[in-house]
Amino acid sequence: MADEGGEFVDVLLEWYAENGRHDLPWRDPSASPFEIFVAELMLQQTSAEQVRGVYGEFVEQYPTAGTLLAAPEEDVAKAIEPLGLRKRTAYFRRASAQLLARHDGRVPDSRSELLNLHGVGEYTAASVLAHAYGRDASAVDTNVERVLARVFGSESAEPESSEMWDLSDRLAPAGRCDDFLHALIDFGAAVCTARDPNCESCPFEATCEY
DNA sequence: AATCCGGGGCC
DNA sequence: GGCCCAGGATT
Repeated sequence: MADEGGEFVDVLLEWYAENGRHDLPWRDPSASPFEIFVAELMLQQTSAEQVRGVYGEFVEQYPTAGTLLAAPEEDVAKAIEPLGLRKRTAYFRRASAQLLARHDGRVPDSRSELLNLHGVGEYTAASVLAHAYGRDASAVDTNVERVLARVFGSESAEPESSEMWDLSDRLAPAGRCDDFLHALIDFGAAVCTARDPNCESCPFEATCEY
């Protein structure tokens, strides 16, 4: 099992190197923790291509918590209107206020402090740690959960989310959690899709439980 | 534990 | 017309 898992990681990272979405702006190494934080809030229940359409102008106008909070609320709302979920305007404003009040306007690098920000749950907190600070923090969204459940099979028909978090923790290669998570997400979005998965071009077709 | 949010893309 | 999307807040 552990051996199979190691091979899975190697093949997945190889797939990612060739087929990953390496041009997404919030994955650029120059992206600041706040810019990555902004991307994580935008990506909640929202496709990456949708976010790409508004992200660049948004972080250019609001590169910090201070600039975002100083902007008129209606301007922020209009900037993210194409993303849906209008309550995200409140997420941005309240979280920015909390960043300024508690963390001198900076994005914290601890799980507990991230969780106390409005709009940040277990997934977003772990994702920020992995992508903004290079931590080995596995973050399992519905996309990753589906991929792992299919490839490794799930004992129960309705797999416990905690099982997938543990599995992801075990699989994540030390020091490369950042790439590993992006690879899982891209693979889930391009090949192991929710409906009508592209199994014929899947490198795990031979051993996949699905 | 269940419900709600939301515009856009794709059946 | 229904389902899905880098989930989380609310009840």
